[in-house]
This record gives sequence, C-alpha cells and structure tokens, in this order.
Amino acid sequence: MSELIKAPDCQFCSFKSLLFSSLENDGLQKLNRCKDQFRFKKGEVIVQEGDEIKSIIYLHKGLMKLHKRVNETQSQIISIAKPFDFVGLLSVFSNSNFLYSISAIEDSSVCFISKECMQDEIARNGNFAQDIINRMSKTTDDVLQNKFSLSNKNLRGRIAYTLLDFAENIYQKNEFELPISRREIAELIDMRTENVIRIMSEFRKDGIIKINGHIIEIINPDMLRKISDAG
Amino acid sequence: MSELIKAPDCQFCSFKSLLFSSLENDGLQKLNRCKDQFRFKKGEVIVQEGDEIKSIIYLHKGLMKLHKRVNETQSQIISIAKPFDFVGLLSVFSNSNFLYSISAIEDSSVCFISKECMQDEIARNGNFAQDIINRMSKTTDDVLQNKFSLSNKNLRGRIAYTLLDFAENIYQKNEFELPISRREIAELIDMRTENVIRIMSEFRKDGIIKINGHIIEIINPDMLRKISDAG
DNA sequence: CGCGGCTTTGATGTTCATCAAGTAAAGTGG
DNA sequence: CCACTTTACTTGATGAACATCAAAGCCGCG
Repeated sequence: MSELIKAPDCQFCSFKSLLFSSLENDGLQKLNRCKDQFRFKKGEVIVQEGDEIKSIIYLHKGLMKLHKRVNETQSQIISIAKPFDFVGLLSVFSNSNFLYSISAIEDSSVCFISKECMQDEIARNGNFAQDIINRMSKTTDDVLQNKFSLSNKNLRGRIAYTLLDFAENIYQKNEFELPISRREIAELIDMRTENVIRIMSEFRKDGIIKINGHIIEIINPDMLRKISDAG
Repeated sequence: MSELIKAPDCQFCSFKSLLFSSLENDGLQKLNRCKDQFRFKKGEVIVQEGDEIKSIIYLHKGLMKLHKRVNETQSQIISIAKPFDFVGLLSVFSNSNFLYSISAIEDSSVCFISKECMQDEIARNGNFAQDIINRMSKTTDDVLQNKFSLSNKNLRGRIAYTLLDFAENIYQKNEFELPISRREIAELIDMRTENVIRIMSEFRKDGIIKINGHIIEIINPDMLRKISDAG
C-alpha cells in the first residue's frame, strides 16, 4: 500500500529550483508545513474519479496516468504525467472534485501540497501566482497539442507517435520498458487492443522496432517519425 | 474591416462584475488604460496562427472560432468562444506566439487587454491572480471535456451532441441559426462535410430536426440526447 | 492446477472517407 | 444587372480502414 515517508525540508528538495523559484524562504517554510510526501507502488490508485480535491499533487519520481471511466467495460487515458509535473493541475481550481482518477504506472514518489496553502500563497505572492499560471498554461497546451496531433493520424501514425513520445519525452532512450499494457495504449490513443498489437507486430516485422514483452527497442526512429508524420 | 470603437470606462462596463470583481477601483483604472475595444464583422480574422501574443482577448458579444491549419487543404476548429470568454486564455501564458488563429463567426465586440498589464496586475493583486487561475482552469476543462466526449462517439452521436451544444449552451433556444458552414462543423467534430450533411438530413427525415439553410430547429431534443449518449 | 487477465492471429462486418457529379447560392467584375 | 466564377450543399456508389468476434496460447497468482 501507499507509504508516507518522512518528508525532507522543501528548502533542500532538489526540485525546488524548478518549481518554487519564486518563493523566498518565508514562503518555502510555509509550504513545507502544508505538504506530505508519499510513495506509491506501480498499480496503486492515488485518486478516484469524484474524490474531493484537497491537494495539488507534485510528481517527484515515477509515472502516473490520468484516466476516466467511459462505461462499465471501458476506460480512457487522458494523459501520462512525468516527473516534475503537477499531476492534476487540470481542474484543481475549477472543480471541487476530481473529474478523473490518477494511478501510478511506475513506482512513484509524490508530494501532496494542500490546495488551501497553495491558494494562500498565490494570493500573497504575485510572482508565485505567475509561475503557477505559466505552469498550468503549459500543461494544458501539452495535453491539447497531443490530442490534436493524434486525432489527425491513422492507427499506424498514432502508434508511431506514441512510441516516439515514450522514447524521446519520457525515457530519453531508444530502448525502454513500456509501463502500460497494450490495452492501456489503446485507451490512450483511442483504438482497440487488437490493433495496437497488430500494428506493433507489423513494425517489428518491418524491422522498425524490436519487441520483447514490454521491452521496446526502436531500431529506426527516422522511419517511425515518417510514419507518424504521414499518418 | 475591424473597427476601433470608443472604449467605455471599465468601471461602467456591464460585464465588470463577472470578471474583475477582484479589482478595486485602483486596479480597474489601470486596466482601463491598457485596453482597446474593437468590433469585428462575421468572417474577419482577429489573430493569425503564429502572431505574437500581446493581449488577452475578452469577448463581449458575438462568437469566435479558434482554429488551426492542418495542411494545405484542411483546418481544424479547436473550440468556439462565447460571450464572457477570455478567448485564447489557452497558451497566452505559455507561449509568446499564438498556436491557432481566431476568427469571428458572428459580428463580435471584444476588448484587447495588454498581456503586460495583466501580468503586472496578477503580480500585484493575489485575488485577481486567483480569479484568472480559476478562469483558465474552467476554460481548459471545458475544451477537454468537449473533446473527450466527442472522441467516444460515432458520427451520429457527434452531430447530435453538437446540435444540442448550440441549442443549450450557446443560443439557449431550440431554434437558431448555425453560425458556421457544414464544412466547419466537420472541422469542429472531426468528420467529413459529406457526412455532416448526410446525417443532418437523416435527422430531418426522422423528424428530429427541421432544416432551412442555416436555420435549425430542434423538434425532439430528447431523441437527440439519446443519440448523443448512445454514440 | 485452474482461473482470469494479457497477448496474439485470423475472419468477418460496419462505419466512415473518398470519389464523382450535379444543383444551388453567393460573391465578382464588366 | 447579368454573365462568370467560386464556394457551399447534396446524393449516390465504392473501397479502405478499423471494430468486432472468435479462438487459442501464455503467464502470474492464489
């Protein structure tokens, strides 16, 4: 189960500079008292669709998926959160309850920062507010950009795009372990499990990628890029 | 062409309460000096994809579309902005240039508020910052919610959803004039012009709607809702 | 060891894009 | 104001892309 770990002082957090550069010591001290650090194992659910939003979730390490039930048998993945993301910055400030669930797809380490504290600090420190706004804007842009490029692509293009996304933006390596099942890939890019498998097999037969279970190696990124763009 | 009109004092703007409730007089005065009010005729382009972002655009009256070129022959509509929307709050704070174009699809009246002024005010006034954040969060949520519900639907469902959206959220009437062409509807909900026409004709033959050019009357909203939900 | 979930492949059917062709409507220049 | 051009709308026919259905192997787990 999830594990509360002794939270280090924010002041010494290695990610501080990325996020809270606009906070002077005073603000950091405050924020420090408003946070809890947790570890989650792969597969654990951090937030259930409909839960009250009490905190903003900052992802230190690992990967998470934001997902939504569509009906009894189907889900949809909205986006995948990477380290340094404020997971669920979407809708934190416009809804009192989460519109989606959040689950760890790799062992992860997160900070929960109380929404109230965050709001106080936003009201008190304009530079911090500006930082948060920029952050939100960027997060939104990324999600939308992703969805829009995908919606123009055929299935081959979507798979190619997704594999490149994992290689370039998430793992920065051409060989990596897919953190999600074929079915979840399908949920992420709006297609059926069978077709995810079929097309990945095609790519394998064409020598574009190697597959070993969840381990993927991209042999020919240029070709993958071409397929993604053509799609 | 677009027409600069004598801008009334923000203090007496009838929309003030909706937007700038967090601004005391001092802040309003400042903002007042940072804005220009314009009128645009249906069809006019307010912003071209790639233009530098210098202002935030507030839509008083009318309707606008946010759209993007996909290739030489195709565009895609990202969303339709209604009165009281900050058009293009998306990416204003994460990009220096617009990622999309903005065009009037009805005669419209807008305020341009300088981005710089806005940022100064955000830094100075925490409550205002909080307001803006809530606004952004809501705008984003709406766009995403829309796109996600659409992506699960078949073509009939998408048309039904869209007609209901116009009737309920934009015009609040069961009879209205579609402000966009069949082709633009296709661009909005990711299908082909021919199928937009075909399905709308089906709905007409089934007695669900009446069509007279761009005038649409919804006869059976319940059925439309059913089709939208089933899709 | 047996059950359920994930993966894989093949066969079949449906949905939708594409192509084609024609009418209507709307803008454009003389 | 009329001929001309372009753009929007409409319907039908065809084929491609993709979902669905079915069946079987695999793997981890209780």
